[in-house]
Amino acid sequence: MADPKERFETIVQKLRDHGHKITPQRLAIVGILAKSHGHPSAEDIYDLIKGDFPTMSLATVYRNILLIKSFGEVLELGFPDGSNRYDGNKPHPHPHVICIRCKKIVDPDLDSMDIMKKEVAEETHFKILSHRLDFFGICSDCMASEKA
Amino acid sequence: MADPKERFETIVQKLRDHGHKITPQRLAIVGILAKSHGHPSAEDIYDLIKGDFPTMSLATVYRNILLIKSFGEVLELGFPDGSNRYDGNKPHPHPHVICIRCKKIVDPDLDSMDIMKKEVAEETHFKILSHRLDFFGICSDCMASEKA
DNA sequence: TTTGCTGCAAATAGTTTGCAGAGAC
DNA sequence: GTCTCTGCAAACTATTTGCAGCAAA
Repeated sequence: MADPKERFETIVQKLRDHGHKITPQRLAIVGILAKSHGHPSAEDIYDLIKGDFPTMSLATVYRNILLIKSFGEVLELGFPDGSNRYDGNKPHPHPHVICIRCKKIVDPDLDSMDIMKKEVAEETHFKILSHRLDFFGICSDCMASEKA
Repeated sequence: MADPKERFETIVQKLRDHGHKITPQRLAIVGILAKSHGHPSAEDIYDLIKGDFPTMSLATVYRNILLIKSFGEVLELGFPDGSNRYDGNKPHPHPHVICIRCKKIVDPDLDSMDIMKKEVAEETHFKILSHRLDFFGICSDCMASEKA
């Protein structure tokens, strides 16, 4: 996991560079994305901020995520069931391991991706720009509580 | 690519086995899923069938996809932008290579998945049940027309 | 004849957008 | 003071659901 403070500064700097205003709501959203503890959803971010900014609206969360996405500083993980989760801590594509019971998302270390990417490019003649790799399963916690 | 006729029969047989009625609309949907040329969306399927069944409704397409999914005979590919594509020809998880320009979807041959799955299971202590691997890029056709 | 299926229309849920006022610079 | 951002509510889109009539077995 990257240093959240560093990520926070990076994203804020990008906002400035692109001429965007620095509002308290915006900073709060960036702060949460910079750590991205547990890969929050838009609603999660909204809930976390509502305490400090009672007037905060979900629309603002979405607008800011969209903005930060446009600089490539947040990774959007959309799932078939319609749920979206965000990772502003490691904004570049990386594998995820998702528990289908408790929805926990873990980042494994895998190094075979680059080899695979090259293999695919050669076989399909595509210019590969990005990728997405998710594993779905049951985490050890949920397996334990299942047996109980 | 699996033989579409065989896939068609397999799916129809599963429907019978589970006590579902065989309606013309259902057969038309199964027919398209069995080939899954170009990994159609629900709307694509609807459009393809509307010619033969002018009263066909999208709801019926969705209901049947849901039913066939419940036997594991169709693979649903949901994307963050909300689009869903289906593959009833190869219903088990397999990598996809997606052109971000023309939305073409290609199935590459890759054999390193099993090794990866094992690696992830060992590292995270998850029981891995399924996975999803997509590569995004630009196909050779689109690259050619881009240069023109 | 019985039951499940279809077609229609309305409901749903997550996300986006229009607009007027508020706030950053 | 200017111009973007926010908050609210309404709009939007893909999918799901309730219901009455229809059709497969």
